Amino acid sequence: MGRPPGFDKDKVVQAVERQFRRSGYAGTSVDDIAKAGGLGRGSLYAAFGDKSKLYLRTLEAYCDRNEAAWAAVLEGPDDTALERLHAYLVKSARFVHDDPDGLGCMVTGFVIEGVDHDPQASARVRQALMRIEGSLTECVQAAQRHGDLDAEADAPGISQLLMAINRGMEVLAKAGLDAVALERVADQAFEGLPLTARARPQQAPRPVVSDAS
Amino acid sequence: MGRPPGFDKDKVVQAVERQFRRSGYAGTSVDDIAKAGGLGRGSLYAAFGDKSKLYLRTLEAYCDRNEAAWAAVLEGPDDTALERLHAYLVKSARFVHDDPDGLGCMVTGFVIEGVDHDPQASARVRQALMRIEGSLTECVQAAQRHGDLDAEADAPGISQLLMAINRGMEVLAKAGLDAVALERVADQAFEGLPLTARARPQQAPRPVVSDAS
DNA sequence: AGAGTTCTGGACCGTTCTGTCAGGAACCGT
DNA sequence: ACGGTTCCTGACAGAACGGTCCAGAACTCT
Repeated sequence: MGRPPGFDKDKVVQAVERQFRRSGYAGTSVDDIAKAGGLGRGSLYAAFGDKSKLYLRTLEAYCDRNEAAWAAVLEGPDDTALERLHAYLVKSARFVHDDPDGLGCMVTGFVIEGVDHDPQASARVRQALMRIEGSLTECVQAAQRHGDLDAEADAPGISQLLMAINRGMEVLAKAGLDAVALERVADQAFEGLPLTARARPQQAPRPVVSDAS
Repeated sequence: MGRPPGFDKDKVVQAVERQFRRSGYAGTSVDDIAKAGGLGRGSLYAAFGDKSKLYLRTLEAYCDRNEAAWAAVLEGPDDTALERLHAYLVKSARFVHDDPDGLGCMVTGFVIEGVDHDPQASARVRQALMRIEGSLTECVQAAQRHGDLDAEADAPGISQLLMAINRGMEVLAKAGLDAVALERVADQAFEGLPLTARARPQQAPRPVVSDAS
């Protein structure tokens, strides 16, 4: 009973997320949020509470999706683990350019902007980073099991390096580095992995076929 | 003649730079700036003009110092070029932790926050990135000349990868990754370089002596 | 010392911000 | 149709914002 809401909460959260990713926390006003979400200030406060609460909510939704997306990229059988690591790098390179407007990763934005309003937000972001790192580590270990990566190599160290490369490519992309250079970076990073002789064809610089997704 | 200024412009710029690095552009108010610089709003506007003008000025000063600092790390004779690349990575890892308060790189902050107020600022940032990349490329080529890096390797690609790793380590550091993990990332990245057999001792995981700076 | 000049700090203005509120519109169940 | 409930819109208050201005302090030169 009563008048039903004229908006879909999840849709609003998603639209607001885009706004936050575009302008950051401090750079986004409540009016911007309301306009992006297509509702009035009153409805917004009634439905989501504070600006920081809404930010936390969008951040959590983003982290959920992001973790799942990377997990989907990285999960799979051992024999294609190395391909998946390559896909991870290629997708990292394309991440920004795939977005129509150049919104960045919300996690990176949170970290660099230094949004300290919420201890919960920091915890959520750390969790997201740890989970992605976990997916990476598993994938690296799978490639090691399959004999594509040196079994002696430091899997967590490689994962963290891959994390760093991902974040770094985003910065370079937002700074204007073009798409082909980014893909070259991705390939270069891939070649820097401790590939076994078995995984590294003699003369071909592209050791693994990349999916054209 | 007349009353001399009670502040040193350069000192103020430096202090304000720290403030911008801490809170970003949108997150820093003119009052914050005045307090950080130790002068009143009137003096501030008289000496520097707009908030965005002052930001541009601090950004330029920061870029100057940053370019010079990296150039100093990377310039030198061919026979120590590989060591210098290692130093670049190690210093990247320590960058954030060396700062007492966790201020980040102003260039990264500018790029991620998406400060679009000034076309000049964007140009300056791009120039800074290109110059650092140039220093890196020269150093890589020096290491190639000396036979420490594979002569067939793609020097610009490696440089851009090293740039990305640098930026990425900053993000991870600000997200809370501890110092030892960061140094492991740096070492991992170094081992990913296309080292020649001559540069890669058989069993030692640390191929080059790192200065303890 | 006094005149002229420059700098300083805080008051001030108009705008924008966050967060609240009330009156009216829209809807459901009966 | 109609009461009860929920939602929406626009207005509102208080604070913070960017930017300006001026009266007085501080200094140099004569």
